[in-house]
Amino acid sequence: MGKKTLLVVTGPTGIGKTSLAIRLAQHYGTEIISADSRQFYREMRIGTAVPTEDELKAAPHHFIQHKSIHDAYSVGDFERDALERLEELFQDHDLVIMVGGSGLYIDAVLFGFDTFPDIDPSIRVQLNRELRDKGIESLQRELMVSDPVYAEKVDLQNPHRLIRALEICRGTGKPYSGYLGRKKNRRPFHSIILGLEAPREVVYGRIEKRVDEMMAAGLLEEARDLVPFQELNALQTVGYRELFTHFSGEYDLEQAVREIKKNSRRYAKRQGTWFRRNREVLPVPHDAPLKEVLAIITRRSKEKQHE
RNA sequence: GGCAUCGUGGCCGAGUGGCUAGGCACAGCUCUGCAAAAGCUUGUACAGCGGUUCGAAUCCGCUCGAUGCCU
Repeated sequence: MGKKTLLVVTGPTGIGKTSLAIRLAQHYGTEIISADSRQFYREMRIGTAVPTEDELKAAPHHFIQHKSIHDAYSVGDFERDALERLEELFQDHDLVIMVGGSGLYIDAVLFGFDTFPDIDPSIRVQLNRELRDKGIESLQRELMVSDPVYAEKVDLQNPHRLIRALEICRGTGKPYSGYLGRKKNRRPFHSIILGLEAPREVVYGRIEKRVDEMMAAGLLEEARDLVPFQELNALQTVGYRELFTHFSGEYDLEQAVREIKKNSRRYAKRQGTWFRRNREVLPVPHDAPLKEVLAIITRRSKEKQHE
């Protein structure tokens, strides 16, 4: 018996990952781990295109709506939880499926991050306040002093990246870069990564259609209920933000919907950029018949056994 | 037909003689715990033709087009 296999299904938003993952799970008689950073949250359903009841029944899913938008849940937490769950699932299955479009989350499970000490969350709050009050230059200067190595290679214009590095520096008293590249986590499983692909116009067309369907399904009401929480991290999400702007009176509904579509397209484009850099991804046409997909998997699987 | 106003890159929009505004979109890209986040890069466009000038998107003329008013 060789190593276990993690079969990853990814691709841009709306391309049909959920459906393919379920068909694969049924074929292999296995279960699905969701690597979708927004489907974790139970308060959001329509706008995050959570699998339907029927879909959830068709194959067991993990990490779907298992958290509240009020919980703090990071990629690091997900990495830990997913690995733990995988270990359990591999007891009974030789192959487990992971679906999702969140590149960072998939990478976390596939390759792992370096380990960092837990940092008091108040440090980040403080850093965000300083960003607001003193501007980004202040953060840049601090990073150049506390971690000149990282300051050389980060995007100094990107406040999120600066704050992450600085919270480690402040919280540990040591440079952030000192924690990087220490050990590459070896995973006890093979991974096969399928990247669903379609011509841009097809992806954009599907997004257009899906947003209309979400609106018809009651996204507006779902978002309205979440207005009191609009500042929460989990709600910095395409489909909700634009409607919050609508509720504030800045967009009329038509504009808001147009913005949702636009931002979804831009998100899909960024997903492409992310996955293009992973050379392990096997391109799969979005409309390939299951038989063809299985053939791609089998071929890859054989190559893997020889590695 | 007459009079008036206007015509700037895919869209919006500043600029009334000289150092290629800017915003948005598109496209490309970055990424080790906020990631459906955050950030970066990229367009010499001035309706057409002719003239004035060392130099015109900016001034003059004609043509075309748009809009408004008048007969």
